[in-house]
Amino acid sequence: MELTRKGEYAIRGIVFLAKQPVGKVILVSDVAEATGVSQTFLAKIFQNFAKLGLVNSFRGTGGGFILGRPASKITLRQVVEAVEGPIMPNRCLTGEGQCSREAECMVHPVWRKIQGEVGSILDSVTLEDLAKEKK
Amino acid sequence: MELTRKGEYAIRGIVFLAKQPVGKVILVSDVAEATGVSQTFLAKIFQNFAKLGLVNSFRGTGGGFILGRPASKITLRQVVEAVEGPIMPNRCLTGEGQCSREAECMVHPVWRKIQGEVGSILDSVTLEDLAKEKK
DNA sequence: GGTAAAAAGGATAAAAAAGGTCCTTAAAGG
DNA sequence: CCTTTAAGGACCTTTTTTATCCTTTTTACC
Repeated sequence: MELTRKGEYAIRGIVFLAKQPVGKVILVSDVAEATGVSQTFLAKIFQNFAKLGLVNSFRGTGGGFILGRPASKITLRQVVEAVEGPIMPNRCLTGEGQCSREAECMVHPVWRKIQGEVGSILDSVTLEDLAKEKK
Repeated sequence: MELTRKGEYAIRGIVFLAKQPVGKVILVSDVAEATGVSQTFLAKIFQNFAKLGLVNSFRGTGGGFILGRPASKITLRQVVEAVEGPIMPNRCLTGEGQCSREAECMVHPVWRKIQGEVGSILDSVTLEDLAKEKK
């Protein structure tokens, strides 16, 4: 029931990107330094983001990363799920018919409710919100 | 963000207890068999429950386990926290001043909200609810 | 075309957590 | 004092997390 470091680094990293001037390409090494995360590890995380279109990447000289769409269109849920996989409080919510006890299980609906709540909280927060300075 | 097996076994085990006639002492071996969980592993979980008063234990011949209080007074949260520790979506919620970034961190309040929501959902479900047969 | 700068991708490895077993000790009943 | 049953501690295996390193690909610039 806990975010891993990877998830935390992911958030720190992409929030840092979101704080940059729109259109400015940022090196992963700069993000690493600014967030205090190992560069190689962060690079993996950003690769992940790139595959999902959360960021765009450019190779070679002058390369780096940039948000894949406006900060207001990237939710915290998308960021977290990009590296941690789907919000899934219990294994038995994985898929249809996965859990053989589903029919009788009274706990099932509770997990589903938690899944829904957590999901909608994370859906409601965008990178735009997170990039603001705390007043 | 996922319940471990230990947590799942804990729930299965104590719900089984809650389904028994009030006052009936149950062997851990019976619970293990009924729930399909290794007996030694489940025994550890029940030791944990006993320390917290969720169950009462009796040693020796005729011994076993019994709920420590009425099923309606044991919440799912208490069960989960007994084996998984406190609901804690992010490390930085651990204690006061633990997270050095708290002052500026915009993500903090989100985790706190999730923590609150998940907590209150789990608080609202008791073993009495879980012991009912699904209609 | 050559070279330097970056990210992509794969292989590997150490550390931590999860998942579980086994053995001895303590308590209780007959 | 023997059997039953939980308590407690030590130990072990597997999986997941948390990385690191090396090679390859892409790109820009000279």
